[in-house]
Amino acid sequence: MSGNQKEICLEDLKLRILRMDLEPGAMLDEASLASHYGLSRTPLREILQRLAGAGFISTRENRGAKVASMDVATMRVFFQTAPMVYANISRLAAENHSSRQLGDLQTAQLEFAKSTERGDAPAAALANHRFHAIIGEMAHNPYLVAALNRLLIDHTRLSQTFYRPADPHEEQLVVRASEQHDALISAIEAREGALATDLTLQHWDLSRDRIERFVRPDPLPVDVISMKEHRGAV
Amino acid sequence: MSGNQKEICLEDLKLRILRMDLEPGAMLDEASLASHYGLSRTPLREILQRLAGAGFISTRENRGAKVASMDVATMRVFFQTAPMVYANISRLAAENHSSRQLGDLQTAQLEFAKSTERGDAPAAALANHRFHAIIGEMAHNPYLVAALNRLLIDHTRLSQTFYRPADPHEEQLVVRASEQHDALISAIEAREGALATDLTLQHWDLSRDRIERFVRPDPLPVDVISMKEHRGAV
DNA sequence: TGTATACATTTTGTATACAAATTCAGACGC
DNA sequence: GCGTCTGAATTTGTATACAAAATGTATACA
Repeated sequence: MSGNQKEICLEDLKLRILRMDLEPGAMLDEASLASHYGLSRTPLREILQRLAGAGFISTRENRGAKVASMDVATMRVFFQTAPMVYANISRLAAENHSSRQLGDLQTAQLEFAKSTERGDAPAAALANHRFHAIIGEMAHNPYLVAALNRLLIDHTRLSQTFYRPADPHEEQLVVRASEQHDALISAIEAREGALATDLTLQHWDLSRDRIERFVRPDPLPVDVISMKEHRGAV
Repeated sequence: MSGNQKEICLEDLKLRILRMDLEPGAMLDEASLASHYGLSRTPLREILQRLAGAGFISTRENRGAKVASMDVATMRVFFQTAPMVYANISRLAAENHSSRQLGDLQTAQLEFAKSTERGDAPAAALANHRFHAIIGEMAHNPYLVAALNRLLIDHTRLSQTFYRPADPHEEQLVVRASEQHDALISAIEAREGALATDLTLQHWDLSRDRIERFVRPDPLPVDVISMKEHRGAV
């Protein structure tokens, strides 16, 4: 029972970081985390080292651990890097996957679809994360997967930062994303690397557009502004 | 003094793995490592977690740690992935580096040149590793650097596996590699991303050819083979 | 009011002791 | 001979106590 308590703690911390229940840059207190998960500080500190190695947190000597931050510079690099890595991973997944992994992928996509249908955005974000992480596993490329998993951490967090449940347009985009997932599964299953690459780039464009629309929304109507200006001048 | 003993241990273990002083797949004994570095097992185990996170070793629950293995499947993936990552890292380094880092790069290259001149292959391999790791830092891209550093671990180990100091052709190749390093430094300094990409791919071709020549050596003279066949048939 | 310094508190890092798991070796039956 | 069962020996994992470092706070002084 307590044998996998460490694993539970590790996975739960990953989840809390991805959900931004633990915010980017937040300090982590060893003592409280240890007691929360029913561990002593020794195994908890080992977990922190592993989380740091996977890019979830950063640690500084004598200065404690904090959740990986997400500043503007990081975002810029993220947008620059993601499409290349995603596309290559998908191509490799199509070429190298084993059929057993395909079932896991379909399960993850089912979970994504269900989460979106019931409007559970955090669950959808996590299912989406899992979907793309599985594609990473299917690529059988430990080098690129290291890059992918770090990208996915920030992607999942970004998606949730820039999510507006009220926006009706948003729902449309999610439906399209789900359709793209299905198409990508088919391409991987058929081992069509080129198609998988293409679909992944389309999927990326959709995701990027959604975030871009948030950062740069439709400008306010000009005449309203001029009216206000006019009144101010009186 | 004992404050950075942990750091010393971490760096030394990395070096020993890169030099294959600790062979791929070798089991690591916590107790002996701890006593060797004058640490207790607690901090040593934290170091092992960090090494695992960086891809130097792999750990299994209750089963100890072992140096990352290098099987044929891994090598295939390595050759498939390296050029893309290297090329992109070099381009980003040219675009994003700070001038302070350029000095470190030149220092590393000087160390590489000196090591090759005195025929110190292990030192040259490590200096070469450091040279390319610094280019990784200059790229300011934490995602791709994660992939790069894993590639470099295997690249450095592969290079030493497939090294024949006796071969006179080998020396020529090393001289060319050193020249390519110099050219790459200039391209990065001039912030010429396209040129840096190009030079890096040439550098990669050289490295790959050297290893390939080892794996698939010049075929034996045809007549010798046929003679042997003939004799066997008698 | 602002700064510096000494001291108390909190947090991080390490060593040691002990618990749990795995491995090894010899005995036993087939 | 070959597999496998059992218990010792080894190795890994965890908790606790203590040491070291950083942080916070109050006081003295300019």
